[in-house]
Amino acid sequence: MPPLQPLQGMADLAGPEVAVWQVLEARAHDLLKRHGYAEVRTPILEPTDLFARGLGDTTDVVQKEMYTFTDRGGRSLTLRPEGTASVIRHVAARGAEGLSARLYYLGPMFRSERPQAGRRRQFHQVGLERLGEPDPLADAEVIALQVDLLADWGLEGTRLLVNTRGTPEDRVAVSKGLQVALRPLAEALCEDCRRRIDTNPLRVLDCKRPACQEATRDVPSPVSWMSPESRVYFDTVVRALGAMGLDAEPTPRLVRGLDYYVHTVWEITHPGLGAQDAVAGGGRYLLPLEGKGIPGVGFAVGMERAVLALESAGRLPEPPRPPHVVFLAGLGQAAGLANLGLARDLRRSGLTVLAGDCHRSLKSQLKSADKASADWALIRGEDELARREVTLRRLRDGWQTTVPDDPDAVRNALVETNES
RNA sequence: GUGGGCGUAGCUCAGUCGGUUAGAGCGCAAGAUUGUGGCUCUUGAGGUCGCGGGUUCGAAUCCCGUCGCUCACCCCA
Repeated sequence: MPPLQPLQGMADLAGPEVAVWQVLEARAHDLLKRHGYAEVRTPILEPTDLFARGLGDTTDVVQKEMYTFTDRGGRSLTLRPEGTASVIRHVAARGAEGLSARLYYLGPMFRSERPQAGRRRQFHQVGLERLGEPDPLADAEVIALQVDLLADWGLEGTRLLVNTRGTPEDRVAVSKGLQVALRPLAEALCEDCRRRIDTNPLRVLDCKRPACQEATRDVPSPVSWMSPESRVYFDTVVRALGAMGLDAEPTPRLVRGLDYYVHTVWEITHPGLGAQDAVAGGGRYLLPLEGKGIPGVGFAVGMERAVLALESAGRLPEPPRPPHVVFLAGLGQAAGLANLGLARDLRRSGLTVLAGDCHRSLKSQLKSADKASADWALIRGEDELARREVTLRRLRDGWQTTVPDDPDAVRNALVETNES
């Protein structure tokens, strides 16, 4: 049987849903540009190395979630699982000038995971990267921008969770410290957590089992193993957010899966999303490329999740309706032909012009006009053809008149009937 | 990758102690109105009951397999 549906975890986006996405995307373009960010469109396909080195060899994304294949030249290519690495590659290639760039992007990402609510294999993100400026105030500004973007979309009831991962050195210290603190508790922990003590001790603190939460209650916060500088950095971010009126919740358990993050990481959650409740996330990073660490801070917003959250809150945007929609109804081939020309003229003057099937009855064509919520119908049958005119019907109330078959005359008549 | 739930008309779903021709609402089409929409009424089209196999006189219904969807784990947007 031929595959009539997209691949698992991928979907056609069509109908009214597309209109919603277009609204959100348009608002994102507008808002981000007003904040001084410029769009960058990087390839969807990249050398596998870009991600493997950028995100970290041991991350779940790289180890088991990438769509990777070998091309005809024997090179290993990967469908991008996230946007940051490509943007960094882009700016790194243009030297010092690029290193203070503010760029945003928007588009599909691919991860080969099992789909569930709010998780697709092809999903879409709008994200941005602010390079340079290793300053906590930059982190706060980017976080605030992300909050503002979601608010601009109409999303309410979000929570802002923030945490710090410290520096790479801090992370080693935290891991060691946590392992020492957790080992004595191993007996009380679940099987998964006992394994996590070695593989990912931070994760133990985030276990959902009540028994594990209880057992780790007195384990010190990870930040207690970090350097004073890192703690100050994080405090400054939190204070700056507070000064901007944002209620940031320090969340020591918040872990991000990509290796490149340093210092600030955050997530914005929404209760309408189910298990995958993060609608957006981000962090400061030091992305290794060409032997250098490139500093930046960035975020990504999940389009699908944003739409889900808006939907659950009943806050989906209303796509704007074209202000003036004209429907051309024709009876027979000759009328249909004449309508083709009139339609072009009217469209050139900025009107939205739809047309019916001239081989179908007037009744069914008017039905279509109604369904398309057109404002006017222009009717052309044998009578109108003979008299070189068209019948203009105002669909709102059924009032109608005839006008000469001339684009200017029609346009003027439309304006007049609209005002009367 | 692992586990649970679900696959019946274009859509949302009834129908399963196995038993005539598988139903409804919405949508779609035609008509009631010689060339006039929305409301109403009438009529109609549309189904390999996901697919394959098995049990049975007989399967949408029971069994096995498979594909797909969905939710959750892991992890992330």
